Amino acid sequence: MIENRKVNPRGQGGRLRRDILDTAVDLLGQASADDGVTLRDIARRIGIAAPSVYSHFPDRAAVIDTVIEESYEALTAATHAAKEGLDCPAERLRALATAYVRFGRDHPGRYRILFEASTEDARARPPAPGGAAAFTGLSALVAECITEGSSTSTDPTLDSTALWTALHGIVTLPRATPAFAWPDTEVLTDRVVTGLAGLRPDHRHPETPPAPSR
Amino acid sequence: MIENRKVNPRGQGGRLRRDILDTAVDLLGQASADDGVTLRDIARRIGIAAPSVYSHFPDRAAVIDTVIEESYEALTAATHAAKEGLDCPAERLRALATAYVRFGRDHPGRYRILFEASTEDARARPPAPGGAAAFTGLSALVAECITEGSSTSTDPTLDSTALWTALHGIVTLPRATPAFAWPDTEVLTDRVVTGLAGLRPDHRHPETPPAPSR
DNA sequence: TGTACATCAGTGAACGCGCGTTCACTGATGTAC
DNA sequence: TGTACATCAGTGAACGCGCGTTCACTGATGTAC
Repeated sequence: MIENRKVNPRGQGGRLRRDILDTAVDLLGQASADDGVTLRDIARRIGIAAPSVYSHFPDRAAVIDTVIEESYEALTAATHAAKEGLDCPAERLRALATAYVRFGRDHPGRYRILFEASTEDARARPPAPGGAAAFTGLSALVAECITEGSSTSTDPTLDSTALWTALHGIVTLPRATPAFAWPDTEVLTDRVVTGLAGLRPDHRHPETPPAPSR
Repeated sequence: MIENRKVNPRGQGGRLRRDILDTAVDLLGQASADDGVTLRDIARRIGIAAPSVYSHFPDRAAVIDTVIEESYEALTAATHAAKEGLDCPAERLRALATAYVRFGRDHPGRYRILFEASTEDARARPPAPGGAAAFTGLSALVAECITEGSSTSTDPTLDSTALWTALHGIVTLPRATPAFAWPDTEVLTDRVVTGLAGLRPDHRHPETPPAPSR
């Protein structure tokens, strides 16, 4: 709760809209599901009266829907940016996988609302494009790796699906079982990329020194 | 809602206890989080008055806690049973992985409450032993495979962690993104076991004919 | 320069609703005498 | 064999609470004249 909040100056009412969305994302990161975040929770956290939300959104659902849209865009931007400036497809694949996992870890609220929605919620709204998009990026890169010779995969569709699924696990399982002795996230991600995209060990990232064999 | 429900005969009051637990599991499979399942939901579904629950459980949390305990036992039983009667460690590993995924798919309510609890929930209750147990089984089998020569893994701890994480993804991601064109679950599971446990292709299950190379 | 007014950013009180839980109870059935 | 009573399985009404949402409003600030 922010006690020293001032009313925004004229013309800057949109700032509250941003605060509402950011706070919703924040709270979604701590809740178990989107219906665990109430409109009154959001208002309390910002320090405004609950009805003030209605100046910026028609109802609670609109806040959540906007968070979903923004989250999808943010994920797409993060994964696209990760590939920039890398030429080798295997490197690009690793960078994409790492960025995907990092996004999920750094933005648990955004990731959860994209990929951990309940069955009911998923049925109520159009099929999230996030899934297809995340997969398409991976799939294309695995195919590139095969062409280039850095992957021995014979079924890029199956393998990139397996990889996506595993990355999802890396994002979500440690949050659910924090007591477990989790290895370093990058190491785990790398293991999964190598094992599922069929990457040859000799095509590792040049800056990564080869791990001692024992 | 069951309209033709009769009051249980004397001495059989425990039947309602069972009904409450089973209904809670059912509803948990459809909800996004355990707080999405209310005590009144459970009572309505069974066809009893809400206060009747208090004859069998001290409060709502006790119902959920009992479901968690039972779910952990059910998962342990399912995975242990899957390994019975198989001698080859690689076969046992595949059977365990398949059973784990099947349990998650067939019992979404039970799986969710074990491995998709929110941060808050996870903090409020003792660390679930389910995680460690699921991992220990996998880890021991990967180690056996290495000893026997059917796995080329050099880091069984990392590899079985990666495998567990991927299996978790196989259980959870398709439920969240049902619109995606998911491959057959067993094929996906097999791909992940092979890729992450470092199994040699020549140690495949004898009853599985070798896949055509293209 | 002063002033009336429009506009903006947000509030306080109230609503109907479903929730978990408490309380005193009811009706059927077994049991002691 | 009859009957008073204890026990069991479950109910209906009510509580305080937090929720999403509606409504009429307030106080500050810019603007037209």
